[in-house]
Amino acid sequence: MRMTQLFSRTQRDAPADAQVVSHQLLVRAGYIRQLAAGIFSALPLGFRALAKIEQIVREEMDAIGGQELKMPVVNPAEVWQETGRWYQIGAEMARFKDRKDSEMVLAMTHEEVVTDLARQIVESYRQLPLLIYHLQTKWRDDPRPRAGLIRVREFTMKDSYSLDADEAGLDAQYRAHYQAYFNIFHRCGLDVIAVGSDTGMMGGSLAHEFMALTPIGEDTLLLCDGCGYAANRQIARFQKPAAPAEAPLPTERVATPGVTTIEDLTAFLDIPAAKTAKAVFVIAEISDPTPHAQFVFAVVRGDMDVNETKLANALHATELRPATEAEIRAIGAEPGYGSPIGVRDALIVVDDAVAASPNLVAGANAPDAHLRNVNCGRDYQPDIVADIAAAGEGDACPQCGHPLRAERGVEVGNIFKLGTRYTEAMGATYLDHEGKPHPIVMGSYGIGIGRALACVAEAHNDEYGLVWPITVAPYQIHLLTLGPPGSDATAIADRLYAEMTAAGVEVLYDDRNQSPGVKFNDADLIGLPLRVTVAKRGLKQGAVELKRRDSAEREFVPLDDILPTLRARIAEMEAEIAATVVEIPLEA
RNA sequence: CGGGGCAUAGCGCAGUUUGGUAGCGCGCACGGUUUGGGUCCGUGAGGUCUGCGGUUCAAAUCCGCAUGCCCCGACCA
Repeated sequence: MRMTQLFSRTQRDAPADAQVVSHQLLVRAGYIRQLAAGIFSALPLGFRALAKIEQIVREEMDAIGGQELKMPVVNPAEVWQETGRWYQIGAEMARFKDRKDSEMVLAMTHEEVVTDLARQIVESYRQLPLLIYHLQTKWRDDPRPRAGLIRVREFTMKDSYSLDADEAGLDAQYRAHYQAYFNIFHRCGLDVIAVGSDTGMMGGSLAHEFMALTPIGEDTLLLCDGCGYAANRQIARFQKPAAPAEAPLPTERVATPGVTTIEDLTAFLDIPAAKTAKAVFVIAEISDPTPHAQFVFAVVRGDMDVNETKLANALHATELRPATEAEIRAIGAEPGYGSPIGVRDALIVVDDAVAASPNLVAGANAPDAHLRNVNCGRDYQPDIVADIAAAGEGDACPQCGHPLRAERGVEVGNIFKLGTRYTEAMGATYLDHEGKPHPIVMGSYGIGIGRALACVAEAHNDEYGLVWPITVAPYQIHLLTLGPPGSDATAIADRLYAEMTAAGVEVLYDDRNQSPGVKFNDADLIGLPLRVTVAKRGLKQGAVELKRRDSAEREFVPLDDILPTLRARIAEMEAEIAATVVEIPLEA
């Protein structure tokens, strides 16, 4: 492609809106343009880079038996009603009516459609296992798009769905994806880790997220350098410091005027936070058996915090929100002085560490008073005892006790064991060899293509611009002529461009009548892996300059050798990436 | 949804406090110059100042309402 014809332009300044490096560089270098919040166009350069990632995804999916197809973006409401997600999902899913007044949705994922296809096509265990996938536009009306392509509302996702006769089959396909995902991201030059994750709205029994580690990431991950334990903070477990064994003492009321926080309380009574109980009041939306709002009184030890995801999971709640002061008083509690003793119409959820800690200080459900020696089970009966405490940096690894390390990450992919959640709801069954029907066992696996591109850009850049891995770069070669139109240099560059193109090398040719500085700067900004400069300086010796974008070294290559040399360099760079594609075993 | 910020040429910004004919840099067009790191000189095009309403002789500027975008939080496969 000649730059004089490329539908693009570079910019010296990034738009003021762009905060993160990947966003700034992708816009400045002419890869993307924003149309609205979380809605972007990919310009030809960006489109080519996305296509490179998509091709890698296809190859790895095909390698584990995937069959590509395409499912529609617009779905009738019925299938979403069949699985219940029509009712569970809120404003994030776009809904509209067609001209006949039928309810339609823009699919934000495709379990429903897959399941509908499966119940039409799959009849026998002989047809299983199956793996189907597609690359499709998704619309999710995220309340807060941000960071360029990192978090958008419209995006392309690869989603695959495994169909199996049993758990063992699902497990095999899950493991195959686990490795395929590492292959995909490594081939894109992205260093990722897999962490255990919440299953969220997808339901299901096991899930991993593939996280690109970066300080701009929105998820907090807890990692163990001792044993390799890795989990999203949402579900991360940890070893809770044990409470000293003590015989339960009689409860005793103590005046604590103006003491409403754990910090105040520990100072006022001169006790460690681990000897206190912290009350958190939330209203949970619970849909089972019938949708209702439930007041929840959650208790963790004062040295810990509530993890809302864990709490919601313990409750099987679809939504949590903080309770208002009026709601807190309505159950007989007092904000700042809450105690599980004597409250009414509240579901009491107690962290397991609280249940195991004797003689805690809790509120007295009255202003300016606390109770000493509160004991779970003796003084109040919990409705649920579960792990609802949040793990944080420095907490002990649940597996080996080593202190956990916190990192930020961007979720570029995820894999879920769905089981029969959708196939049962929609009646997608197969017949076993005895002719008995069983629901198909399903898995679902996603990769955000644009987000992956942004993460690659975020990880591969320097002060001058992008530095693409050769596997993702929109072109392999940036060819520059430093001569004006009609010069020898340009005539030779024209010839090289034709030869490279004919040889199947992907080349972007800067044939513009611009000064050398402009061309070099744009080449650095656009970030193609190899740069070939045709100019008088080299031509005097019959050579052109060759430079890797990721290195300061330059070499002069005789004109006759440039094509084979380029091929060798491309192979070299591809080999460098290939060396990062390694086996990562799935533990457990 | 809560809190904060911004909106003037393609991009970055000044002008708003104190109302008086809309500016700068980059980019763009044309002419010349230059060709190994954003050359230099000249000429020029480009604006419903986010929108609607109000105050005023007069509004980018003051007031009100709306919209859009960004950031923090809530939210989120």
